[in-house]
Parts: sequence; C-alpha cells; structure tokens
Amino acid sequence: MEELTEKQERVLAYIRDEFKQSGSTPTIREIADFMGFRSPNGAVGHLVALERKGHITRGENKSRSIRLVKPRKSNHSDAQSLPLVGRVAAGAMTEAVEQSERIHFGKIFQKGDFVLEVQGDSMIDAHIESGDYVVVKKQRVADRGDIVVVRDDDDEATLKYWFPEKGRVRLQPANKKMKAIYRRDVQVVGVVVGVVRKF
Amino acid sequence: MEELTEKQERVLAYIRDEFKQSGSTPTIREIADFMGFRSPNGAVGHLVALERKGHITRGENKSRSIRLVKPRKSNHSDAQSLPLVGRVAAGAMTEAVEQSERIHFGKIFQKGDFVLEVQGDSMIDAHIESGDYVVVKKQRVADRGDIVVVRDDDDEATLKYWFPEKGRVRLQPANKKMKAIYRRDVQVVGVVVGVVRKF
DNA sequence: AATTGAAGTGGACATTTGTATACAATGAAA
DNA sequence: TTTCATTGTATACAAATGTCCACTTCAATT
Repeated sequence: MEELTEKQERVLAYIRDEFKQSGSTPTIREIADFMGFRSPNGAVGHLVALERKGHITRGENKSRSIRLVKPRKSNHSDAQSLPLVGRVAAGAMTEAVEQSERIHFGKIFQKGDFVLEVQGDSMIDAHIESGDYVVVKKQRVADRGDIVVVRDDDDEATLKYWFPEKGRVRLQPANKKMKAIYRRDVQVVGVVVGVVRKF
Repeated sequence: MEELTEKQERVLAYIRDEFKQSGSTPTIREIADFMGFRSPNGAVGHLVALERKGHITRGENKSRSIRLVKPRKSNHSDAQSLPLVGRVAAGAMTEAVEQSERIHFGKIFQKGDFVLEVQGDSMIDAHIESGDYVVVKKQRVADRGDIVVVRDDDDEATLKYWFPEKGRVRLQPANKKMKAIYRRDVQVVGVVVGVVRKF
C-alpha cells in the first residue's frame, strides 16, 4: 500500500475511531467537521486518495458506506486457532472431513472474561469435572438455568445452576447427591460460558 | 428482555445479517423493502418495539444509526490468555483468590494439533458431550487409558478409550450402554489432549 | 359490543448525505 | 517556468433517509 500523507492519516484514524466507537463509519460531512473543513468536498479528496491507495472502499450513493480494508495481521501464530478437520462420530458414524474450517478460540472467549479452576464434583452431572477450567463472563444477572458463579454471604464462591423462584433463588448443584441451596440475597459474579479441560 | 413477535424477530435477524455482511445497519427503507412493506413507517413500528424491548438503540436523525444491544457471540477481542483469578470450590469451600496467574490457551494447544467436534454420546461418562470440541494431538501411539481418535477399517473415525490387550486392542466407549470393540489392526490418529465447550 | 395493540398503507416534509462543478493557494517535480 | 498533485473554499443539486400524521385491518381481550 502506498504511504499516506499526514492529513490522510488523520482522516483514516478518525474513520477507524468512529467505527470502533459508534459502530458505523462517519459521513463525509462528519469527517469534514472533524477536520475543520468548511466544505464536504474537502473530505472527499482525502477519501478518494484513501480509496486509491487501498485503505478504504466506498459504496455509491450510500450513506456511511466507507469500509475499512482489513490490514493483515502478520502472525498466524497457530495457538489461537486450530484447524477443525472434522467431527468425530462418537456413536460410530462416518463423517466427511471438512476442509479449511477453523475454530478461533479468541472469539469464543471474550476479553474481560476470566477463568476459574473447578474443584469438587458439584457440577459433575453437567459434565464439568474437578480440575476443569470454566470460563466466566462477568455479569450480575443471569437467565434461568444458567450455570453461574455466585458469591455467598460468607464470601464463598460457588458454581451452581441458577433458578429464580418466588422471593428467592434456588442454587442447584449438578450432582444428584447434593442438595439445592436457597438464598434471598446472593450476588451473581458471572455466568459460565465455556469449559476447558486439559488431559 | 421481553419476547419478540415473529415479525420483530425477522426484522432483528435482518439487521443482524446486514450488519454482519455489509458492516453497517440498514436504513429504515431497506428494512421495509426486505419485509415487503410499501411504507417506511411499516418498519418504524417494529424498530420502536425492538427499542422498547431493549434489543436495539437508535440515534436521532442519523442514518444507519440502529445499534444492536446484544452483539453476536463473537465480539472480536483476541483473548489468547485470560486471567485465572481463583478456583471455585464446587463442594462449598472458600478459596483464596490468587492474583496474576494466567492461563495461556496457546500453551495448552500446540501447533499441529487439531480440533474435532464431537457428535453423539459415546464419551459421555468421560464428561465429553455432543457438541464439545476435542483437541487432538497427532500421534500414532497411545498410552493405555488414553482417549484416542482411531480410524477403523472402514475409514470411520471414532473416539474411544485405548486399552491394549494381548494381540488386540480394546476400544472402550465411555458409555455404559455401549459395548467395547476389539480390533487387531487399528490406526491411531491422535490422542485427545483437551476439551472445549461453548455455552 | 367496545377496546386495545400489532401491523400496515399512503402521503408528506425536513434533514441528512453523497456528489458535482468552479475556483484558488501551495509546494514539489519535470 | 510549467506542470501537477495536494488541500482546500463556496455553492448547488438530487438522492437517500428519518420522521410524522391520518387512516385501515385484524386478532385478541374486556
């Protein structure tokens, strides 16, 4: 890609910021305003240049149709994504091996999530074993049936199914041998969104 | 969140699709067109409802300013490593929250490994569910008791426990309802080294 | 029978927005 | 010097777009 002038760089940065922050790219006039131009055409020149140099594309007669051309990220670094080469028929069926599908773990687990190592068998019926790592999404509310991390009165953190009832909450272990706990005042720390197990 | 009517669901799905595909949310008229309405106002009603029910927000007098409140599951935030903030006492014990430990998924899953999506319940007693992803390390030999991926005579790929016996191998499903298979000539594709489950 | 809410039609209006034309100052390059 | 791209101003137009009002239809509810 060709190099950019200082102004073009600023315009491009602004487009990136706006897209990141607001969710859509700015209009030509918004760009002009930001740059301090008195005419929309001031911005157009830069957009034309940015398009010619391959940094953006533009739709015709469409509002907010500037699109950022994705810059390559050099590192494939095979740790974040692994090839999904097919599916195991645990039953015994044959499956075609599909090509080129990939699983991106970085997309499964969001920024801000955290991990807890599980100890004990209270969620064993949900197939979460002692020693597994659960990925927890921070949130204070949960839907009925979610597996949640709750902080109890005594500052104990536990992993339970979340079942709201009238005036209270039933915290249900996924273990037939264990009894549900009922609480009126519990703080949800987060919801389990994934499980990782190492062998 | 309140439930949506069928139409509202369709509108929301369309907005999601458009955003995913084109990079910005549709205009009111584009929505009306898609739904087959002859008036933009037909779409407005649904947008108002979607906003009231908390699924979208809308900017005032701004083109393409519909915003999805609940973004799709992949909110690109390459989290290769997540903080390990502690351990959940699934039993009910308190645990100190340890700081600054981190889990690097990149170190769990090595280059050259691959992923299989599990279908069926043959490994359910090993707490591997249908829909889970198993991470498989390519190797042709396995230790007794490993969970292996084997390619059978018929080119079937299956997930089983690996138990070598005299002159043959017992391939044991982790499911009491299923019987072991005995083979003299099986090819080990790899050994399961991890499990990942999305909720 | 009367009422309510969802779901539209139809038409209108004011902004927002992309595009275009004419013109100019500046600095670098041929 | 001449040429050319960059970087703008000023103005205008047409299309795209958000908003609004009046009215209708239909099913479910009161």
